[in-house]
Amino acid sequence: MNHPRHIKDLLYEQVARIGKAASSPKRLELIELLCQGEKSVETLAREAAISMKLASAHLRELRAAHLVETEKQGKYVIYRIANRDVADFWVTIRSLAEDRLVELRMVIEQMVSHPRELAPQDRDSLVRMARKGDAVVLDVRPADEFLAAHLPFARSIPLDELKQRLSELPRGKTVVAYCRGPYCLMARDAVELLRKKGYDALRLPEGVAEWGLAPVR
Amino acid sequence: MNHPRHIKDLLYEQVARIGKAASSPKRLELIELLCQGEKSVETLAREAAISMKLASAHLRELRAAHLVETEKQGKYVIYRIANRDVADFWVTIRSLAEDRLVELRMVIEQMVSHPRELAPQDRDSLVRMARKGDAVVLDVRPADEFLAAHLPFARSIPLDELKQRLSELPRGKTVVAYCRGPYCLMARDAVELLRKKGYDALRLPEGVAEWGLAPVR
DNA sequence: AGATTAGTCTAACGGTTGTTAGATTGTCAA
DNA sequence: TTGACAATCTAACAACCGTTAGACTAATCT
Repeated sequence: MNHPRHIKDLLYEQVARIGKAASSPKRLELIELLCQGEKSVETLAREAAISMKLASAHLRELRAAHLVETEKQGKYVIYRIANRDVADFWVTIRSLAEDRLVELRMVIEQMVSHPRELAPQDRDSLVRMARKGDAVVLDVRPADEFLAAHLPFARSIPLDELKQRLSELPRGKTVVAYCRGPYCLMARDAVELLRKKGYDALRLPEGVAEWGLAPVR
Repeated sequence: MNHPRHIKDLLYEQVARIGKAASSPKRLELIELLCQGEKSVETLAREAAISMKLASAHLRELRAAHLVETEKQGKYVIYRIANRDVADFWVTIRSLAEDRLVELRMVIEQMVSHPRELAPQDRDSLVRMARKGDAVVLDVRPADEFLAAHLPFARSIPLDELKQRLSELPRGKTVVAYCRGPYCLMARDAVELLRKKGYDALRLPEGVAEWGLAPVR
């Protein structure tokens, strides 16, 4: 053996940089937000409910790990995910966590415990129904995120406009609402509202990241 | 909104537990070792070149994140990976790191810079050749790891026995040597030795974890 | 030009983590 | 019983990290 120990240490150290980037709850939340589309620091801070200073510091870390990229647009600095693989990584680590951590499953259950039911998981059949017009796939995220990427055949009505724009939705058809993913509560609220108004509404707990559609560049 | 912030914080906090577990180089190395097969603390400490106390402390963390499980066998405590998904996670985070971090790619190049060439990547054709006997797939890891899981049609000659057991390898056939994965140097050394002895030898930089064959239970 | 806004950099704090040493538990072997 | 060994627990230190506040830069608006 030559100096293998030293080299090995370097290798694992580098991989650990990715782990470190993923070891903070706020940074994970920022990654998930960026999977919806590029955003300014201000927007990210607001949507993650943290100060801009803290957001800036965390984004700095993420950039050091080359997981996100920046572009200056006038007064604003726009952050985006560096790569589609980053979105896949977020989905992977999250589902590993759900698989391994009982505590996490408990929180999820409690979150959806006032239960609107879940949509059927089966992607192909959902797309088929949407294509034929048998179901309406409804994207309740902010309009710019819909623009950046959305599920096939989805139409966009942001959650805060839903009440006013109910008439755009055909009665008698199943409405499948989705948002940023399983940890986002917008689709849940949308389903609640729709059901109150007499619609047949389901929540799809997946979003663009889970479907492998996260926007890059 | 009810108390969504509080709940969301809990969710990301849980996922971050997995990230934390993956944020230490030593812990990643331990995970990789455990992907080869179950091992005692002592063995893990020796192979990761750390003290038993430190190994124990890191394994404690991994167990707290439910990534590994333990079983007491007499004097020894045997650790194993909790789930095949853990091995997949290790492969995922490592390839994301290789994709994103230039520094990591540089270390890898320098590691293989005295270059024995790499094997053809293509798994199906490798298996086909091995089945027909056109190539010998050689597992140079310790015998117990071969026993726990190995590539299809592989035969086992641990690196430290290779010199004595050269006669077992047929001349004139290509020998494809593999070990624990791309960060392991045993296959590299084996190829070096074999070439000196006149064999046509290649290194396959993948191991059982990369092939989705990591042993569980 | 002056005021405003978005964002970063620096410094500082308290809490957490990696590492080591020392004492302790449990198991096997003489 | 005694000794040896595997492994964990506890305590302690230094290094690191998350968070906040204050000063600073750069672009925009009036």
